[in-house]
Amino acid sequence: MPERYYEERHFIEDISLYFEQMGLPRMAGRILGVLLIANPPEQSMTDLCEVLQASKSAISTNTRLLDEMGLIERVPSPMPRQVSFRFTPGGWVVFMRMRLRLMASLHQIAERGLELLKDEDPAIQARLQEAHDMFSLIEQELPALLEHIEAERGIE
Amino acid sequence: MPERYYEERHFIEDISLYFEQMGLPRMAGRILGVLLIANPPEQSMTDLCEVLQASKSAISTNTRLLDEMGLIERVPSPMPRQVSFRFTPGGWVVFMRMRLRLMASLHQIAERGLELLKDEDPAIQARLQEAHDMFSLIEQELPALLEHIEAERGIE
DNA sequence: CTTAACGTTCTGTATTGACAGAACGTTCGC
DNA sequence: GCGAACGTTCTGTCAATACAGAACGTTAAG
Repeated sequence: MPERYYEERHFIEDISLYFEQMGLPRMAGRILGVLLIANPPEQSMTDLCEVLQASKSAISTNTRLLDEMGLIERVPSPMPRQVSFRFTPGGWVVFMRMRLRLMASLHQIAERGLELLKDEDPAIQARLQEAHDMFSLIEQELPALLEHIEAERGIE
Repeated sequence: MPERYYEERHFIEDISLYFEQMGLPRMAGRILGVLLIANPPEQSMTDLCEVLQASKSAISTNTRLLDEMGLIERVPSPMPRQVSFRFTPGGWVVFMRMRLRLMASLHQIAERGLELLKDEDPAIQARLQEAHDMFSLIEQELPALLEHIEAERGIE
């Protein structure tokens, strides 16, 4: 009874939906899903094509994306002329950093907005001041937060 | 010299691109952009239609979205039979909470993945364990972080 | 050197999503 | 009560995106 198969597919699809929510291509999520539960952790492009029933181009494009995001990395393959991928140890912290940076980028936008309202009443500026202060705070405390997380990771 | 006009448009477009990066509709970003710099802060649907040169349906749909996200709120309008919107004071914290929750929802997915790997070697489980631990930590520390932020906001 | 397999990139296509316009129900003025 | 304006929702259309397939360059085996 290969129920396990369906559970794996379900897991993979969950990650793909998660990626969609984040505004990222679903296929990238699927690849990551496979690389999160695969045994062994290293999987070649051909493997991924087969498991996901997807084209080489889709796999190539999205592995590159995941690689640039730091979530997966290329590792030497036992097979010649083949590239293998695996989930990057510590990759979640990199991902988290990237997403938080993206979120905090509103900081700059708020600053430019405040410039627009510089002659207005402070009560009018409050909305943007709030944004500016909050996202500045995040950017400021980001390193400490991530160090904290990485420390936790190091212990285990 | 209406240079200000172009700067405002640019600001609005920046927010829309920010929204796109977050996987949200650009029009919602534009509406938010207007409500962040408008004077007075309250703007009716008709106003928004005119400023953004957009249809009623687009405005209606996306104001509802922003309302559900807690970023804007409906306020009584001086005009009868008209609804006005304004940026919700403290709305950024609500937004932040929502985005972090979304990000941390990977926590549940990781748990289900770990269930799949329960008979495997711990080294194999490490990838998902890392995800689980990290996003659990975020969920756990989220309230404290947001309280911190809201406290900062209260002072000013 | 030839050939086959691998990976990337380009191009075409299908699907998704965003928006405009139309139709509908609702509320207020007259 | 009648008509007009407002807001929501539905439907159609257009554009953007994701993916498959093809063409290309590259590398290694024979």
